[in-house]
Amino acid sequence: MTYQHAIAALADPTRRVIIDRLRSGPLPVGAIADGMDISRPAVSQHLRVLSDAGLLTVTPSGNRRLYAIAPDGVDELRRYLDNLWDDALAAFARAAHDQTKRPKK
Amino acid sequence: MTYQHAIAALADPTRRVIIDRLRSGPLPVGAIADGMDISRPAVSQHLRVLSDAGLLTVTPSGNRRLYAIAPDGVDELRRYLDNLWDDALAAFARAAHDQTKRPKK
DNA sequence: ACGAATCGTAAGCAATGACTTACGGTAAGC
DNA sequence: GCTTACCGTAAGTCATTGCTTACGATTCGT
Repeated sequence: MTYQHAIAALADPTRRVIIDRLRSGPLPVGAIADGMDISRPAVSQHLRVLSDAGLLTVTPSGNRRLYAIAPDGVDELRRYLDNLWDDALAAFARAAHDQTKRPKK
Repeated sequence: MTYQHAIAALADPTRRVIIDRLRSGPLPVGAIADGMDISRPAVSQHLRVLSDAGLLTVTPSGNRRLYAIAPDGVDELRRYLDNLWDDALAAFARAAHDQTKRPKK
């Protein structure tokens, strides 16, 4: 139901880069920001957006905070697109069928 | 490879409404804009974005232009999320495993 | 206990984007 | 042919947002 926030969060290229860096496992903020061409606070703000969207989980570990991809958040988006995919295919097939039945005009 | 444009296009709520209206089949611009609280040119601009993103196909039919959901465009996004989903699950499982092996810290 | 490291938040600014009104262009109907 | 319907594009305005610098809070190391 909150897939709207998730898709809005993933719309930003910088946030997708962050997600890509977390594909292999959890990382602290510093490690994520390291090598990126924006400041660390900017990364923090992106992490906030991704967390609020349910795409990331945060686990404080002493001094640092470990961010990891939340499978559940990704799954919501996946389901939305699967539904859209099904409807699109059905509509496409129906349109193609109507095309052949009522040929012209 | 162009899934970036697709996800950016679907990030807008108004454009998702448009997509929803096309779930049952192709529609002309007027029918899409009818009942929405924005002007018809605004809808046209959204349709442009969605088409450029590969999410819609346009077929001129006499006076009007029929817009329909393009299954291929949706599929690209679907694949991206499926990949992300796989990696997220693998990373999650590995993190859980490390958690039990090297307990505290 | 003190300094350094890690990180989030606030304030301010520039750029992106979504909407409106106005206009032009093509097809359909009488 | 002339009017009407349908649609895209241009120009301008206003809100959103992504970035930076500055600051404060918490934790680790010595």
